[in-house]
Amino acid sequence: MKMRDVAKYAGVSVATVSRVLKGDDNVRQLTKEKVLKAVEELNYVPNTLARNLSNMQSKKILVVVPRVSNAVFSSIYHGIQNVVNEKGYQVILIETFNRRDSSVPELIRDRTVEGAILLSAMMSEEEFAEKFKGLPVVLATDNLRERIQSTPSVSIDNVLAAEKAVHYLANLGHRCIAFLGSRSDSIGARERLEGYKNGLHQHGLKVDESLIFEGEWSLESGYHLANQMLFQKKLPTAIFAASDNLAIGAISALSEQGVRIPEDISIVGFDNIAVSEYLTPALTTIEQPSVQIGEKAADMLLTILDHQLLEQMHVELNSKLIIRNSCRRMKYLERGDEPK
Amino acid sequence: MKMRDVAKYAGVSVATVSRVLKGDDNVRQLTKEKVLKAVEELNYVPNTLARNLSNMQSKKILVVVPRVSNAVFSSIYHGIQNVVNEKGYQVILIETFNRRDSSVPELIRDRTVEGAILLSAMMSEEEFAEKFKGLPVVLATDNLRERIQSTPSVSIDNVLAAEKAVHYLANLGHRCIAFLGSRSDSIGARERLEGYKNGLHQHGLKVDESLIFEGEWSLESGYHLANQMLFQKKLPTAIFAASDNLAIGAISALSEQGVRIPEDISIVGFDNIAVSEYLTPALTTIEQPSVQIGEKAADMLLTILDHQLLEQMHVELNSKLIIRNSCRRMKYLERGDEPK
DNA sequence: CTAACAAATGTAACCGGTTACATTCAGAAG
DNA sequence: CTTCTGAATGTAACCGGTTACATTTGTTAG
Repeated sequence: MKMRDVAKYAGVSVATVSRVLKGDDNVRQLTKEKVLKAVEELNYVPNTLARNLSNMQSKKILVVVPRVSNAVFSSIYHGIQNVVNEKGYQVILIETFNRRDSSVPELIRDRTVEGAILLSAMMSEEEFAEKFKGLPVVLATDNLRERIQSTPSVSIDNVLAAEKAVHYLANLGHRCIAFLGSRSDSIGARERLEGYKNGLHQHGLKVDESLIFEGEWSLESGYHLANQMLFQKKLPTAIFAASDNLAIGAISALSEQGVRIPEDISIVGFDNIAVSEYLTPALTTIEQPSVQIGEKAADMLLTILDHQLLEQMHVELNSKLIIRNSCRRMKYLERGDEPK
Repeated sequence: MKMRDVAKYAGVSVATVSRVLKGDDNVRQLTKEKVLKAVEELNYVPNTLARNLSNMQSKKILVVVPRVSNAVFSSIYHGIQNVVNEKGYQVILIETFNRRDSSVPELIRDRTVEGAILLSAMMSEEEFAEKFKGLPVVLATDNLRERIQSTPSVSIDNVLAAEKAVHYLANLGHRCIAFLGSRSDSIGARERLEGYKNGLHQHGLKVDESLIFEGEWSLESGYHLANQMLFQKKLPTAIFAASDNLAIGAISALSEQGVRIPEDISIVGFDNIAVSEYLTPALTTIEQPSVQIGEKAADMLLTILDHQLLEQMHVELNSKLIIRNSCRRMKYLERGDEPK
């Protein structure tokens, strides 16, 4: 059942059918109805493959993600879907698992996709330019080596977010705050560390390198880093973990060693993944507006694909501190420093 | 840069170029080299859109999933990717969020996809037949209303898996075991309940309807169901939760009310999602071979697309009990029944 | 050396839409 | 009743591959 059949049935030419189907105005009302009736009666559905070839567009965009099982990424993905599906685009989702050998290059070379949204791009700017040459790209999140000036991006202000976390802990009276982060060479990792340091400074606290622990973003890593920390003589009274997974892994190790949360150590995470609320104690954490990040990134990509001008090259959305039960207020006497 | 250009450059016809590119044997070695050289030098990449139209195939398959953030689903998805990418297929992933208004019908009607793998199909057999008429489909997992005899499927034996869990608890001496499940009208939900009941019978225990709680699959639901349970006079000494999320939600509610795990109540979950290992206490649970489920389902779909015959219509993979620290052995005196 | 046949290559139709351009048509103006 | 004009419609080329079939080339046997 192709367009010629419809045309014949309706007694018009294929051009007319095509016009009606794409909503061209230059068709008489009567003709339009004839065609629509034919389409209806023949149960005609246009062939997407043919249409795509004619239009030279695939109506597909690429989304590159470290792993979808991660709540932040899956929410961003969800946000992307929300807006691109609306516009008739489909997304091809590729998980990198932090490996480099993905099938991405192929999809780009052969123009299977019209554009891409990267939730992760752990590569140098040169490598990036080489790989995505000519393809409209939007960077979502902060999983990058560098913010690439010439490429649109949307993320949160990680420095500020981390400062909020430290600020909160310091205001509870904590003077000795450890940092659990990722050694990965990403903006997010670096900025959260920077925010941590800033936060300490703002409260007149010194940065103690022996309280900074860096590994991966994983649960497992959180577990190991906390154990590492426990091996040191000096225990902090609070921890700022750069991801909820790190926090949860750390709590696991701490509990195993009989350290109580929050009685002995307070902890705040980052991401607000779903389980965090149902942990015991429920995890205080920083929430990223993940869905909006995805929506905004998709908006921007579609704007580019539509040859419109972007209002803003780099969008920063707001993060939020979610206070739950994993932190406690220090009593004055416990502080152990600056006794007036 | 199109095939004609390559043909001209190499001094052959487009047909020959096409043959070389698709590995047709009927080409002289010398010619083949000429063509390959031209392709190389002109940096030619075939146009996928054109090829797809010619071949009348999109090289895309559809995967329908309730939500990817769920660890089980994302692993299955991962398994699918593993095998289909290998064969040059891309997957279009649709999350239903248990809503009905997805864009699936469109993708199917216009043949954007060649086949589908459903991780969820909460619809009647008629509805299913209507919706996927003519499209090769494989069902992965047990998120269905009914096993559809005429449609290939791969899953685990939920009844058996649930029996294992109950068996384990009963062997630890538990006589009063509650069930937390989903009210959803899915095979998985029903079979896990059935397995629970079977397990009780096998150990000479009676099914007590007041110990069966059903809600959704979510963390939140686990939390509510556990609270509901706490309101009753009769407390079980153990709980079998039909998903880790339910278990974690329940633990949250229990802890909030001062019930200790596993001292006061033992609990075993289902799914073995990543955090389960890092909970305190670490959650004993049933593991599904999610990645393999995905791989097998993809295998089967590709077999169908390749017009081969399936070896088996319905594949069942093995589940495994992962013992951690959320259960304890009852002392003889505590059992309170059948005192000899 | 040529017939006979297989292997290699070329030609052109085809996949099913879109659209530039040509043609026809209807209504208004003269 | 023409003529003119813009709207409506049709014709056919085109998107860039694939492939049936035709043609040419090469090989072997007689």
